[in-house]
Amino acid sequence: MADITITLPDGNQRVYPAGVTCAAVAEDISKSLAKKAISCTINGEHRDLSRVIEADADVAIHTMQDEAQALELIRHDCAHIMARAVQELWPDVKVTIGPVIDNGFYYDFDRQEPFSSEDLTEIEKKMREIINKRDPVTTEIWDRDRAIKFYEANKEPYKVELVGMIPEGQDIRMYWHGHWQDLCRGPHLAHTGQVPADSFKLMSVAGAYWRGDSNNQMLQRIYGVAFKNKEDLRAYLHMLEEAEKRDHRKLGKSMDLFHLQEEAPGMVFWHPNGWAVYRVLEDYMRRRLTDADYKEIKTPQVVDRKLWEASGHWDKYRENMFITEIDEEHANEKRVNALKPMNCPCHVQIYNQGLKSYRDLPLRLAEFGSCHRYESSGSMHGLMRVRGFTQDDAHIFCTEDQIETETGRFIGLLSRIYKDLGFETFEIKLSTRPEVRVGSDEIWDKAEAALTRAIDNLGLPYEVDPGEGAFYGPKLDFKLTDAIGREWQCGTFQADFNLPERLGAEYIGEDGHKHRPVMMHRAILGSFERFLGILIENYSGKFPLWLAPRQVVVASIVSDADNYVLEVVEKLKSFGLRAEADIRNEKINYKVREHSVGKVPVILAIGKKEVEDRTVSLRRLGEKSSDVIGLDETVELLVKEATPPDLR
RNA sequence: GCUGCUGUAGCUCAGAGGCAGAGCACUCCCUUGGUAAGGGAGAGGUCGAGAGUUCAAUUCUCUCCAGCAGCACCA
Repeated sequence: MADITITLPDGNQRVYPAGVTCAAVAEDISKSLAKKAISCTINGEHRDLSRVIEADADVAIHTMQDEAQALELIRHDCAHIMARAVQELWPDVKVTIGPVIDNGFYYDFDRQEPFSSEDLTEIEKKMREIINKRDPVTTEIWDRDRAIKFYEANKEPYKVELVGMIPEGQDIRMYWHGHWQDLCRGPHLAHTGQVPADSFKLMSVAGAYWRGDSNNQMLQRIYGVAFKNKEDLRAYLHMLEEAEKRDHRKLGKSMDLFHLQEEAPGMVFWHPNGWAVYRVLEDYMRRRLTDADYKEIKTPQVVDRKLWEASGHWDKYRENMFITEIDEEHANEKRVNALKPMNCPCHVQIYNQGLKSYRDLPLRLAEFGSCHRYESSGSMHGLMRVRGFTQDDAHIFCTEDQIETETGRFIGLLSRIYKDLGFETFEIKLSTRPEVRVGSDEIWDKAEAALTRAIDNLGLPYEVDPGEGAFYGPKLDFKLTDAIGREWQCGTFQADFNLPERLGAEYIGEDGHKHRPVMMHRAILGSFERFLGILIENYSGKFPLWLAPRQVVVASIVSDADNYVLEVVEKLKSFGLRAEADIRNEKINYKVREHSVGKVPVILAIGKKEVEDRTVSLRRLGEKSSDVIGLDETVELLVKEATPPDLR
């Protein structure tokens, strides 16, 4: 048999007969490595130790020290061990698939009765038994017919389907965890005992469609998390608790920002505190847009179906629209209206008033556009996905030649705004022409190139998502990263060659002839509701002073200070600060606690001394100490800090 | 929309086929207290909505509504 050369990560080369296994290579390198080895990487592919190497290759042997590989194996084996546990407990359950996901794994089962939380405890117990058996994990490659017959005999219809889906020429790899068998591409640990028995936890059961298709059978998915050791698991569970604390739905309640109720699902009732933040954000956005030469407009909420038919929404978007029928007394037929789900058709109506010249372009029409969409019941989530919302929407009517400049200007505006709102970094995704589209290839070439050049000119990195553009034009999506590393797609910048055509928008060019403008749909926050949800979670409710709903509470320590407290509050208010007095008959400890829980950024405590010296004792949220400073100095300090970033 | 779970005081939650419970919040009284809960008393409920079983249902069953987790959806 021919010899092959194996190159190790340190550059060392070793020669072995072709067909050598990775385990043998590890054994050859050192006994201790062989003992610790869990898997290997062959030419960049993560594989089992039992994998044979047939030709020259780059090989790395992994141990539990290799975080990424170790976690992948632990989680993947956990999924299999869970499936085995389930089938040992309930042999008639059918197995399907069970991949590794962030922090853990899941496995989808077909079972008549739902899994209960007691069942999960049972399964966990059984999993630990399996781990303690230290059953070897083995693998074989089978041919298709044999695998199909095997699964038919075992009454595993989903596995039969999966085998059928494996492309011709690809190995059909069968795994055994002890006596239990599964179809899998691997890799796996060498035996079940390598999975740490104390570092995994089954988290929840939920429905999931077979192969992700809502036309298919619904299966039961059990989610689990798994780590290298107990400490990591504990840290993860702790992190979950912390994330729960910043949930905007919880903070919305405790900070008295907004509520939702049964009679208006998906529609927000903004309370005074929440609306204060909303307005600060809206005012800020309005100033930024004005600075950037946008013209603000306002268009109707309820619009006749004729316009939606013309725009194409009646055809493609009707399921998501709130539709109203009005019986007019003498009308021949019912008048059918829809609440606008988008602002664009209305904006074109404003554009279409009066003949436009190329000299009017680019025309940037902005609206804080209140929209309604009938979102499916299961998709709503606090402020993040609602049925009634307001977009920071705008449409830029321009020529094809202006797309590049407008893109650059837009990204400049967007990054300025994200930065002001506390988000330093964002990612850009460029989605290019899909199969089905409108507009000539020439226009698409031009538009895609213009978007690309604009990002390049700014020196920003971006990702291309080929074929993911809208049917009406290419687009840029902007994703920001919050304080705990989650990504949110907020901004969007989309070229549209379709709507101007459908709704008959035109302008007179330099040549004296009529032309079609391009319409750029764009948003920076997305919707105010969702963005406020993101802001609440990003800051954990601890807003910077300019955004905080309640900025300052002035609290008396003794009732003799009440008059001075009221005076201080009036003074702060006269400078535009959102200040309140707390002269309740309570101890200062009580007041400090209550306002800290309410996330008020600044508490000014006032006792006898402060009254005499005309000072305040300033305490910031989360800090233990306080500073005694003069009243005028305090006002100056707070006013400066509460000034929105664009006015500083 | 689908699967599962949940719905009890303003909030967080306990409870049980037979008079509805706690803590916090609220009101009143005492207390004037120096930076995360001072003490006492009181008030507060159609147990999500409707139907059924039962001598009796907030509790059991069914339907609906809403919320939560996930899936699907997000031209």
